[in-house]
Amino acid sequence: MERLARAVRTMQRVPVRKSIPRPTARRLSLYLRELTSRLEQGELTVNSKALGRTLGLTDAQVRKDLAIFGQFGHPGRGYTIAQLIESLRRIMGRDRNWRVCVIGAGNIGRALASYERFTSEGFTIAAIFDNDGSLGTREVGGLTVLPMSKLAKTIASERIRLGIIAVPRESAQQVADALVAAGVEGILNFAPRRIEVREGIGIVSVDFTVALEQLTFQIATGEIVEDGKHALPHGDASTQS
Amino acid sequence: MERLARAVRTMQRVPVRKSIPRPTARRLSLYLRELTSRLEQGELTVNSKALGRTLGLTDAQVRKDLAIFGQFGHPGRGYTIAQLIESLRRIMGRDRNWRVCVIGAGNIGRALASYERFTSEGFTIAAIFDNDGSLGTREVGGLTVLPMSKLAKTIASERIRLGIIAVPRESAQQVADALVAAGVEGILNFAPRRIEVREGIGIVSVDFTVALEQLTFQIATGEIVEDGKHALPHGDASTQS
DNA sequence: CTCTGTGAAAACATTCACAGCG
DNA sequence: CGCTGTGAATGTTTTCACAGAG
Repeated sequence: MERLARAVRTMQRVPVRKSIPRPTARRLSLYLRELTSRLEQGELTVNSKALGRTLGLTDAQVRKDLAIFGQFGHPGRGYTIAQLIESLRRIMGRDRNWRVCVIGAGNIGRALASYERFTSEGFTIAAIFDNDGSLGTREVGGLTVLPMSKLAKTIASERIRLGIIAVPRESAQQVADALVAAGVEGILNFAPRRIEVREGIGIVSVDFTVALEQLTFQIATGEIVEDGKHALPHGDASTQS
Repeated sequence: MERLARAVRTMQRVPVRKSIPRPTARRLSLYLRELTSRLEQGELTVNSKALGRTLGLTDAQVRKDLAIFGQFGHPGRGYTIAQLIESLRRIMGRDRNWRVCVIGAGNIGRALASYERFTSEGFTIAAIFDNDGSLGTREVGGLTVLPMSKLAKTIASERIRLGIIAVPRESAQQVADALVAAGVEGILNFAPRRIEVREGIGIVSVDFTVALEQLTFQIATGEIVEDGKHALPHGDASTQS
């Protein structure tokens, strides 16, 4: 834990042996989001109780999650927000910029390619691809839509590491294969099917229909959600179809 | 179990006392999606092993999940796909059409309002709202963008039961409050913050940045994902910020 | 005092393994 | 046989509760 904590503070490729509990991984993103928001509000410190409350978690949960990576808190005082953000960003691999491409220039692909929060959070959309010349837009958010034939070369030349799949279900797996072959390290999939990737490639899926259906399920069963936990953001790591 | 099974087969408001395990709720959506796809391929039956394999789950897991609602399988034979789909749709509240509205006519809101799969899956986008007159599009997928002032009346007159929030973070909670006040039963939230709703209202959140971050986390930690489970679709019921 | 980090206990979820149905 | 449904065993995650730091 000591070694790990130091590694986290000073390094990049954290050699996490004790695989992080999957639910914790999801929550780390929420902590980071909430902390950033609090820092913007001018808050300097926060304790596990307050952080937990705004996220619908217990204080113990918050402390357990954060303690996995080392000692970030100050007993009697809480956590220094700026410090914790920095640590979390490093842990999540967010301490540097990631170059991303979008495949599919339909409604969803275009919306994602011009999603401003990606940019402000350090994700650069470096290219967008589509094979269908019939799509009105040939330009999206300042990027020219490239044909799929340029995928491999562009991913290499633009040093793209992540791909976002926004193509119809039928071609999604094929696009995923092309992305992996071209060297991306992770895929965010919006097509409504499970994508298979080889060991070592990251995959997260978001299915809008599944999301809506989780809602109708909650309603049909008369709200199963007991505590304050509700549903988490789709498409997370805990997340795949 | 007998009572429940019959209730499921013949009724609507299933009085599920034994709260469904949250992970199971997520997986039910995946079963339904996969089964529908198999039915379209012309398959008539499937067994737990095969279903599990394509979803990255064990056969025991699949059987446990499905057995919660009654006896759907035929020993020695497997499950009749059409039958199972019908049961699952009922359980998920998908056996009838849901009327939905979208708030926010920016890139994301417009993409969601014209997402064809919603329509084909039985979700009708009945209205789209936005307050910003400066947005180019005054019409989206055949719908006129209405001002927020018409929210309450339209939700009532159009019998809208679900709302999709696609507005900036700053106004998301306020929009959620307006939706609940107007009578919606559930909210699918795309704004990057946690939304508070009163007991009894369904909530599912999808945060694209969180989704991408789960990906960078997988990569930064050198793939924590041990089994074949990978990440699930974001925005699911297990899912909230 | 306040509030963290953490073992130990409790709750929850998954896998095993097998009786029993067709 | 083949394959479901399910108790019992195992594994994982959450909660409790408290010693100890500041």
